[in-house]
Amino acid sequence: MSYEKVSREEDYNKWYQNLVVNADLAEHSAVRGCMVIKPYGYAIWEKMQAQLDRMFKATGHSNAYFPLFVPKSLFEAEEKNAEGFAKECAVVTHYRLKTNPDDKSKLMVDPEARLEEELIVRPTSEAIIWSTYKNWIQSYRDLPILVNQWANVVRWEMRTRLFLRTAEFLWQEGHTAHASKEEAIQETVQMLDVYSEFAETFMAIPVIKGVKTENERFAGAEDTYCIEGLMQDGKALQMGTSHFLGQNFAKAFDVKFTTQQGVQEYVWATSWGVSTRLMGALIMCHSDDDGLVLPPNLAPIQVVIVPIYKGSDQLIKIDEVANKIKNELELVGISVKYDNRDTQKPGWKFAEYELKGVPIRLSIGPRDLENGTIELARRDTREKEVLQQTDLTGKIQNLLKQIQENLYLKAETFRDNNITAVNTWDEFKEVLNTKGGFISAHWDGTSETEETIKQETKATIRCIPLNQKAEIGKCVFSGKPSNGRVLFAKAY
RNA sequence: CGGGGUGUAGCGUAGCCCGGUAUCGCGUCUGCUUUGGGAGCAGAAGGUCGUAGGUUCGAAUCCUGCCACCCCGACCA
Repeated sequence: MSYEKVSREEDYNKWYQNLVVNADLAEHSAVRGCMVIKPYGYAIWEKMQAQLDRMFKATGHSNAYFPLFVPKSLFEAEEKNAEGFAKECAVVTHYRLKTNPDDKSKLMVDPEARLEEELIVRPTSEAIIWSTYKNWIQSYRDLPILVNQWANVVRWEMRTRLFLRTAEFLWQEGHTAHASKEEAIQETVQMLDVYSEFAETFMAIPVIKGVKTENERFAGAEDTYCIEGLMQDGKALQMGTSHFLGQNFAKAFDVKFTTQQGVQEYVWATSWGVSTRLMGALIMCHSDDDGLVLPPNLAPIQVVIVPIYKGSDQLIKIDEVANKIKNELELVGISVKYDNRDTQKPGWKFAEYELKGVPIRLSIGPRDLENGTIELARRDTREKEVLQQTDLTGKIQNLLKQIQENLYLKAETFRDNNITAVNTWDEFKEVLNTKGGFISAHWDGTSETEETIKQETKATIRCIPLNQKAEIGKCVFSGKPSNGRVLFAKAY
C-alpha cells in the first residue's frame, strides 16, 4: 500500500482524513457529504453500540424503531425544535419516477406524483416519537416510557468531515417520558453519567460533564447536558448530549396523563444521543503519526499474531504454537487474529496492524520456537519484550487492562494540562492562540457576551461544568460580576 | 451558500502556462530468489485524463456548465 503520510504537526486535518481512509475505517461515497463506513470502521462502531446498548438496557431502557420520515405538519409542531433544524432538512416531495420521454435511457421525477404533504427526513425524531407517545400515554400507570432507537438521521450540513460531521450519520436517540419533572431531570443526568462512563471506561477519553448555555442548547430543550472531550490539536469535541425537554414536546403534541389524584397533566420528557461522531473522537484522541491507536475495550482485534518463518516446514511448527496461543486467549474472551498469510512479509504486517491500531502484536519466529519464547509489542508505547510462551494468557489480560488505563491516563494528563484558567481578556486571547485547549474563565452569563467572544475568537462556551466551584469573579470580557468559571474552547 | 484550490490506472503523482491521445513510484499479475520492521531481480497487465458540452484538423492541456473533495468564511440541536 502506498499513501500520503502527513504528521499531526504538519497538518492535523489532513492527518485525520488520511488516517480515516488509510486505516480502512471509512471513505467518501458518491453522495455529497455521505460516507461509506467500511467493515473495520463498522466493527469498532458495533463494539461501541454493543456496550452502550448493554448500558441502556441495564438502566431499564428498551429499543424500538420509528420511521425515517416525518410529515411536515408533525415536524413543525414544536416550534423551536423545527426552527432549529429547518435549515438543514432534506425533504421528500415526490413518490415516483418515470421514463424521460426525451431520453428513454433516463429517469425523471414524475410531476404527477407530488406528495400532498412533504416528508422531512428526520434530523432527529422527537416529533414522530411524541406524536406516537400521545397514543401510548393516558395514565400515570403508562409512565415512565424508556425507549431508545438505533437509527440514521440526516442533517444537510454545508461542510462535512468524515465521522465528525456528515450529512447522514448513525446514532442512538433515547426518548423518555415521565410523570414528574424531578424524575425526568434524574433521567437526563443518569444518561449523561452513562455516556461519561462509556467515554472514560471504553473509549479511554476523559470527558467534562456540563450544561450548555442558551446559545448552544438543543432546539426545544429546557437544559442540554453534555460531555466534552479534548482532542490532540487542542480543540474540543462534543461527544454526547442529554436533554431535559421539560413539557415542551408534551405541550406541542398534547401528551397528557391522569395522575393518581385524577388530574390531567403534561408529560415530562428527555432525549439523549451519541453518534458515529464518537469514532472521530476515538481517532483524534489517541492516534499517532503511524496510525490508529485503539483502546483494547473497543479494538475489533485485540491481539494479532504474526509468524516469521522460512519455508513451510517452519510455518507448520509456528502454526501449531500460534493456534494454541490463539485458542487460549480466545477462551478468556480476547479477540485474536492469527495472520499467517504467505502473501505479505512480516514487516509489512507489522506496519499494517500498527496503522490499524491493534493494541498487542505477538510474533513468533524460529528463534522463539527454539527458546519457547514469543515477542510482544504494544501499540500504545511501542515497547517490545520477549516473553516465555507459558503463562501468556494472564499476562496479556493484564497488559490489555494496562494499555486501556495508560491510554486514559495519557489523555487525562493532556486534558488536564490543557485547561487553563485565565482572568484577563488579553490572557484569554493569548492562551487561545498559542496553546488552545479549554480556557476556564468567568463569564457574565449573557448570550451577548458569549456571541461577541465567539465573533472575535471563534471560541465558544463548551459548557458550564457540573463540578463548577462557586467563585466570585469578573467576566473575562465584560468585567461584569460572575460567580463561577465556565469552559471556553474552539470546537469541532 | 460566497471566495479560493484540486480531480490523470487501486493509491500517490508528472504533464496543463506554451494543444499533437500520457510520466514516474507504490500496488496488482507471472516466474525465480527471499522472510526477526513495509524484500530483490526479470517480465507483464491496467487509463473514455471527474463529467457534459464548446473551440480546433487535433483537447489531459483552452472555454463554459455540472459533480465531488479540500481550505477560508457563513452555517452547524
